[in-house]
Amino acid sequence: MTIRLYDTKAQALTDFVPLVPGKVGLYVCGPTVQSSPHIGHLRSALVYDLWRRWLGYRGFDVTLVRNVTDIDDKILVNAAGSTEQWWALAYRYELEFTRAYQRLGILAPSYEPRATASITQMQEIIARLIERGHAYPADDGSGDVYFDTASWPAYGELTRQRPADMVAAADADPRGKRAPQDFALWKATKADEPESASWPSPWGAGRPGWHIECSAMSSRYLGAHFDIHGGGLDLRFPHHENEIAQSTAAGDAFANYWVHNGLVNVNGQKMSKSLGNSIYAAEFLDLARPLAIRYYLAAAHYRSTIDYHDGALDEADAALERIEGFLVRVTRRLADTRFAGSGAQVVPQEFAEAMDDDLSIPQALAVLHDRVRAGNAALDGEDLAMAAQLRGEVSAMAEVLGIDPLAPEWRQSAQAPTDRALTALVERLIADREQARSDRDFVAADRIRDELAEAGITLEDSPTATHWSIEQ
RNA sequence: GGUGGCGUGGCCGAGAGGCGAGGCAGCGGCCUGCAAAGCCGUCCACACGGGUUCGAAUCCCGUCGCCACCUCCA
Repeated sequence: MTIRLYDTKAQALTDFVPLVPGKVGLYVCGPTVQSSPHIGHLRSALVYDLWRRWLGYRGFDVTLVRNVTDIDDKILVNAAGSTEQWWALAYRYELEFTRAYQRLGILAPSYEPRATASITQMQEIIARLIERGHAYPADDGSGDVYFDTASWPAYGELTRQRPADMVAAADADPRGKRAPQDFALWKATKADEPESASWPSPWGAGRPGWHIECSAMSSRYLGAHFDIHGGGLDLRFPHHENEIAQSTAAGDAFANYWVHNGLVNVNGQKMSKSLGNSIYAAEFLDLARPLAIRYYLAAAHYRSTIDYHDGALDEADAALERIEGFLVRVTRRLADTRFAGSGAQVVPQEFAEAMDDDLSIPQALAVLHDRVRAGNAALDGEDLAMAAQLRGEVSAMAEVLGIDPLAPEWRQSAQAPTDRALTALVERLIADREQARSDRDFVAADRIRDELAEAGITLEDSPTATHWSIEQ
């Protein structure tokens, strides 16, 4: 078994070889908590959740670190006009992210470090860079410290760009930079900035530039040389390019593989604040049941762009209902038989091969749906041994993708008093309908079914019983 | 100007030289009192023009269209 992944730096599918056999260190760029999470943030976190689950299924001991950047220009700007402290604002948004991740069934990372807790480690890297001649305190005496791109010939290696070919940013403020491509490692505190956002340093009081926090936190928690670095495609440049430059120039081997997830567009357009088409996690998660949303976001290959449009979630929900329908049906049929137990929970070989091949979830889902169809056919043919085996396979596949509708995290509680009351009433109506049917009074029987349908409750007759479910 | 990606059936979405991915929707059949669910069948697609090849959605050349990044981005 070899897991292959698409390494952005090599621009090729590569065999994954861990630095330490059996272990994987995975660092993912988490959000800058400056505003509410949107669909793109959800997808990104989900992609690495899926990588992590699959690597774990394959027996690796995975350490997943996903940072929270809780100090940044935008956080200070967004808090500046209000009575809310910047750190309270950052924390408020961080909680929104956590809530959204939880609703989507994204497992908590091994650790979620905050940038503000690693200022010392950042300064240590900056000091090393200055010492090695790859960074300089600004020539204008401002107290800023910049990375010296001209001193690092490899600069641009990740995105294959040469600094000379780059278009200089129109609004770039050159300040004390020696070259427009140089980027800030440390930003001196300005007069109008809160003291709570200022840390002492050898170069004067200030705060970290964007990029350095990821270099510091990845090496702090995963080591100077670790396996995989992930993040959104939009982070390749400048963020990841700068990370790789500052870490390697400081002498760290840094990430062995770079993985980037595709972005989410809305009706063919990039989400942006100026277009006003951003879909925020909180509203998105109310458009369908979160499990269907997880299925939707996971179903496309992780590197492809997802173009969200109205109706997409209905299709995802329908696909999911096939899986769910089979699992419910097979569990019901096998109850009180010698196959009642969960049995072997092993994914089929083809599924594993698809997942090993750069997490090819679309192909893996094809295998899953094939097994669902075969499982239903086995039930139709009363081949219970086969049905039991297929249930094990389907539930193992669904489990590793985090989309098993019967798993505790998705299962709706039937414990609430309203649920108990509903169950009693529906079962009473089903009994009435059974009586009508056995009296061959189909008008009365159908009226009961229609009334229940009106209330969003679907009935399914089987030879032995009538089952009901609430339309999602 | 530089870097990278994309164009597949009514829709979503894989594949990457030959044996029709899968899902959704539709249609026909089986099952059912009728349904629902399920099963079986059906719907034989790869932007366009050339080329290579016994064979091209896949490789090559060209054309058209779309998108992303080039210091705010997941």
